[in-house]
Amino acid sequence: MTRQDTSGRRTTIYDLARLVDASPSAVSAVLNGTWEKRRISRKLADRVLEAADTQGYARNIQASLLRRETSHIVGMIIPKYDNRYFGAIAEQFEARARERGLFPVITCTQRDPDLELAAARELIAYRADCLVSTGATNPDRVTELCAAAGIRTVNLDLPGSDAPSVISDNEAAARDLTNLILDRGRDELGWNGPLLFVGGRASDHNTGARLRGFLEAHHARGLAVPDENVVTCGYAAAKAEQALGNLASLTSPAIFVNSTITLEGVVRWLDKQDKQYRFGCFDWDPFAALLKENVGMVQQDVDAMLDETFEVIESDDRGASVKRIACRLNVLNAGISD
Amino acid sequence: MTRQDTSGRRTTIYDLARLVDASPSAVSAVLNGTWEKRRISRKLADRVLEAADTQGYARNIQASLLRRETSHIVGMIIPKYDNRYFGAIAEQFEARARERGLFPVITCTQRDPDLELAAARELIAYRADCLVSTGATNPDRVTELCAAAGIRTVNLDLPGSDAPSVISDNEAAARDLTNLILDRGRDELGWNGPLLFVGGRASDHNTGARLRGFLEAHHARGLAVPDENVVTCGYAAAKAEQALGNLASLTSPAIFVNSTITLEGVVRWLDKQDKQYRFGCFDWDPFAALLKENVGMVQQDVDAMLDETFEVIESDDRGASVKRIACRLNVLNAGISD
DNA sequence: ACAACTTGCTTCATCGGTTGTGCAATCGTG
DNA sequence: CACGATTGCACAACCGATGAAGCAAGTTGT
Repeated sequence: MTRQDTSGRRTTIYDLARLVDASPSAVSAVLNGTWEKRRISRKLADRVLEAADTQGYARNIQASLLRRETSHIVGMIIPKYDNRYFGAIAEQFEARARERGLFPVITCTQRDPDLELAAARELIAYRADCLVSTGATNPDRVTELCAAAGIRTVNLDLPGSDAPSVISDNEAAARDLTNLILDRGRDELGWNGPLLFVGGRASDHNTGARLRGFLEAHHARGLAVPDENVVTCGYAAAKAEQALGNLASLTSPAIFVNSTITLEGVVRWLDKQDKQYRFGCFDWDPFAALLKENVGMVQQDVDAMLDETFEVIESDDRGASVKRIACRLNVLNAGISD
Repeated sequence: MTRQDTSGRRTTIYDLARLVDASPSAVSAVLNGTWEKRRISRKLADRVLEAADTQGYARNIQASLLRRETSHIVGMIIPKYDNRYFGAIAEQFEARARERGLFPVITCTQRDPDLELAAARELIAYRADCLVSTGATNPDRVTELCAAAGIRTVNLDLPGSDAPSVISDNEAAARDLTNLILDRGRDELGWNGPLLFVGGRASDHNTGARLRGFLEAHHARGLAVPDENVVTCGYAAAKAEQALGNLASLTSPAIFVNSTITLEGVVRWLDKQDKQYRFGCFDWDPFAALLKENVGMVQQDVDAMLDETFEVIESDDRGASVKRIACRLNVLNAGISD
């Protein structure tokens, strides 16, 4: 590979055309694979390809996309990369996009509604073919922006009302997790009372669905859940630690934790108490799974969610359908007691 | 916001020009902020801006970039998103790029050398202004590709020999961590012997540097480290679990673990043994920090690394300089004994 | 009243590919 | 050998935004 001679300027199809003594359009056809259809001889094609190789030619996508109708760019906005769930979503999204010959662009919006819209606008400017908005605080606003630009959107993790959504079946999984914690609390601590629910915001769709599952499981056992047992103090670890500190006493030694972020604060606080406890968590983390007091973690099925997401993208579904994906409940530390 | 009427086609400056009865270049000047310099009246500017707003105009970046010299795109290739370290790097990179008005594009390459090169080629095609290659298996090959296209590169986390690199001071941090584990092993287990080193590949630059620090700390205490105490079995958790299983016996109850991924396997294996043990880990994870046997974790200074990275990008440094960033050693569970 | 500026625009070429259309040369057929 | 068909390519019009150059109308100075 020799560096190009015309220093500064990058090699273009016009340079290659001059080199192999052909027209730019022939070069273009060879380089984008349409040369057989356009009846370019194999001889010329070979010459072009060799010249492109030795010159280190790289197609100017800007120019290419400007002329073509579709960009093959698929955008994703995602709140954070800092936990396994969103990390896995980002990775799987990329892998699936690449498999399909698409160019994935992922933007992390820090749970900031303004950043979400700015990111969406930017992806529109890049003429993305579609946009997946993951855990967006205001998915409908994003959909509105995109619709105006003719870009289809899919809501992932958090549903919207103007575009198809793919979400976990939070309610069912929360019901199962609640039952597991109740059973293990009874068997391992002799505690039959209602659980404590910690983390999330009550206004948040997913927290709402999980809370419903949590309450259903209690009702099915004839257990009432007092209001003070539901501590929706936000997701942040510090908030949870503080909120627990504000409780007069630990009303329940068995706890339903709404996310791994929250769990960090919960465990820090519990460790300072001098009581036995058990918890389960709605989210998966391999190290959290190693904690002895952890009876189970809900693992959302990221593979299935992204398969479904791309299926929706490739379908004509433009309505506000909601696909609910079942979660996996990992039962932990069974048969261990202290 | 009314959806555009000319269904299908997106609004262009030509549409706006017709609407406000002006020329496309005037509209362009208004929309890219150069209108005062180009002596467009405020009256016309306001009319253009209003039309752009009601039409939901979004500039076609492809066309814009094609004409301009610089893309303001900064690329990053990164191996994985699935641990806190790389997750934090991706987030911080995005935040800093945005602060500077740049457009970050991050690509996850799954530690696959071919994918790395493909991703670099793609970013070259998008005319990125620069490329940060993080933890690349072959950073010099990426640099070579980029250099041919006139794109500058910076190596992050893993150094290369053809472009500036920003890396952690692995050797010093490994020395400190080794000393901590040796001290705590002595105090808490009464073990004075050499530690076990688990994880990583010996050919890997960072593992090499950490191994050096590990050995220096031992030498300083007059301790010899037998070859079988160094288990560089790769990073994967399953590999580590298997490699430990192959040891005739646990030669040392105090262990230096080379990464959190490896640690998952190590802890799974140790839990099945019926022995007391202690470990320290070169990497940070909040839940791993809660494990009682963990005496300390090295936390790489992602903030400082990315500050330095952008400083290098903005400087004229094109040589193969290497900036080493000090790590933080988090001492854990001190004063607890079982 | 006329030259010299200033103001506020418009015109047009350009960035690098893509693609419909056209045309000369070669081939096949009766 | 004449005629249509096929092969192999070149031409030129785009895609949408940008900015240098230019130009008409209004303003200022003498």
